[in-house]
Amino acid sequence: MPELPEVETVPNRVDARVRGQRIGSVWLSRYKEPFKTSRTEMADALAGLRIERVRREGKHIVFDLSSGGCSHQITAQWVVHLGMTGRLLVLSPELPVEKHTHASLALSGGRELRFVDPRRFGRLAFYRLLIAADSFPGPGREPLTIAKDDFIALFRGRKLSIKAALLNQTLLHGVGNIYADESLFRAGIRPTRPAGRLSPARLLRLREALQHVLREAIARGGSSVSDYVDANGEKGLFQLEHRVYMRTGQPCVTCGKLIQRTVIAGRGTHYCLHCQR
DNA sequence: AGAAGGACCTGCACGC
DNA sequence: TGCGTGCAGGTCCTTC
Repeated sequence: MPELPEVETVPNRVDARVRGQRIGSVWLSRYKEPFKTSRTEMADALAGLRIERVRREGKHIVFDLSSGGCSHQITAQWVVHLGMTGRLLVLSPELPVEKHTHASLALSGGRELRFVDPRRFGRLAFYRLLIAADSFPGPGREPLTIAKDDFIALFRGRKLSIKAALLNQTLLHGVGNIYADESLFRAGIRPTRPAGRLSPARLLRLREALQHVLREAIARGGSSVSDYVDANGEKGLFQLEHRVYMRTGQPCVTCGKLIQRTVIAGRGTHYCLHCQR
């Protein structure tokens, strides 16, 4: 499912339904071992903590947790990465447990928070915070707020293609395959161009295009390709605005030439040979 | 050190 | 109908 705009909608809606609630019993499937802690350690540590806030950090969903005292001090974080097919659901415990459910947290409000991930590319992690500065920062810079100069500096001297650079989460976090292709089309940049060879002016156009596409997609509830739905089961609408992504062989909306497909960094890459130079 | 490519999974659409 | 192939919103690890 998820790139920044899809992930953005999830914590907003989950937050509204779980904020202030205490985590009760925790069940975890034999999913892959969580990052840096064991499965049983994570389950034990989560039980009893209060959810103070749920928010997005790159493509990660961060649950800020307190021990439940009056101070509301954040002492731990539960971090969920949805991978390709992960979903977070807040449901009545009576509802049947869906196939590929890997985590289920009982909440004091009476509902259950469930993590479902058929393809198992997602990831769970638990962090204990000794000082607030340890707070989970995400791997790279935030594309929606990065300053112009910082954006240009990210790509300086890099030989890899601009498409691969956009997908690299240690540079910018949150950009995935759809919005990399869509922003490169809107900026008129060929995805194969070496990132370090693009002029500052072209990089600034890319920054504008990327931010525009991401904001637009957030406003439309993300892109629903195949079966993506958010925590409320609602579909996004941004897929209607896709100009190149998954439009191989269809006419370019600008020039009418056929959209091409190639593979960059192992990912399907869609572009217009005529409009992107 | 940076970059490329395979590995990890299930499910679906397609063609034979 | 059924099977094989290729493709899918993402990282992560190994190799060069």
